[in-house]
Amino acid sequence: MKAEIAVERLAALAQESRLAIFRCLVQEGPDGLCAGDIATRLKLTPATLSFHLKELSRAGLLKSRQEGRFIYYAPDFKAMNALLGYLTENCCGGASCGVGCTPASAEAAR
Amino acid sequence: MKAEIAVERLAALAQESRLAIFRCLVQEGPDGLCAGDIATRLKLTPATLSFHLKELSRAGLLKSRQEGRFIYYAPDFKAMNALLGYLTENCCGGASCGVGCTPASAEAAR
DNA sequence: CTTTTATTTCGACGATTATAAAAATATGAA
DNA sequence: TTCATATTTTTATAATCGTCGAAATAAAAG
Repeated sequence: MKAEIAVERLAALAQESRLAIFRCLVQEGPDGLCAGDIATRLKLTPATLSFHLKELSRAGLLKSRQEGRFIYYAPDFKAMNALLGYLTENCCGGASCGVGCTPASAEAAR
Repeated sequence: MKAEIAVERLAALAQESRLAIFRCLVQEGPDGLCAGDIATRLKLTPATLSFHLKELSRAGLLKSRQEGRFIYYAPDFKAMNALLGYLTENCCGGASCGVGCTPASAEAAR
């Protein structure tokens, strides 16, 4: 992955509302949620939500599909995984990183 | 890790110059580099570099130590690892994530 | 066709960010 | 002390960002 793309994806996630949206969608799984439900859960106005969904999509972190009047959004796990791989390399890829090459355990992350 | 902190760290890394600084420091290892050397390598003016170093430090991603007139900066691998753990949970923690819970291999990340 | 519902786009606003020249601070050398 | 070097802080400016009301678009229902 190019640094540019990593920056783009990091920037997409580096915002409270957007990280909340992404986490919400990850919890929900591959089927995703329609925009309205996300807006209700996170208490975002439609305009604001749409702005953030576009931002996450532009970064390649979301997939979307239309079903009638509803548009369902779901995480692009592959893209997120590629980002994690990039970060792992850039955190632990150096020969002198003493922490090891696997991300912290779930405990450490909480 | 709280979402707030994750956002702060993601934001710190979500900028071309700062990601380059961090990657440069990771490559260099725990001993770090002094500000001047970073500025030379990445061709940043002292003021701009200082701004970014402060930003990365504020997010807890850098450690620094003074040696004479020089200030050496090095990555805080533990902090970065905690961030990776947080993201891993939020990418693969959902029951329905089909990609598995380890970040992509080094190949996929390139 | 008209109405209702879901979502996006537009327009405006204040807030934050990235940059860098210039001044200030701090440390070591002469 | 005086000078030179390393880094930060200050100040200013242009650009980007997050938010939301209002209008526009799209799709289904009556």
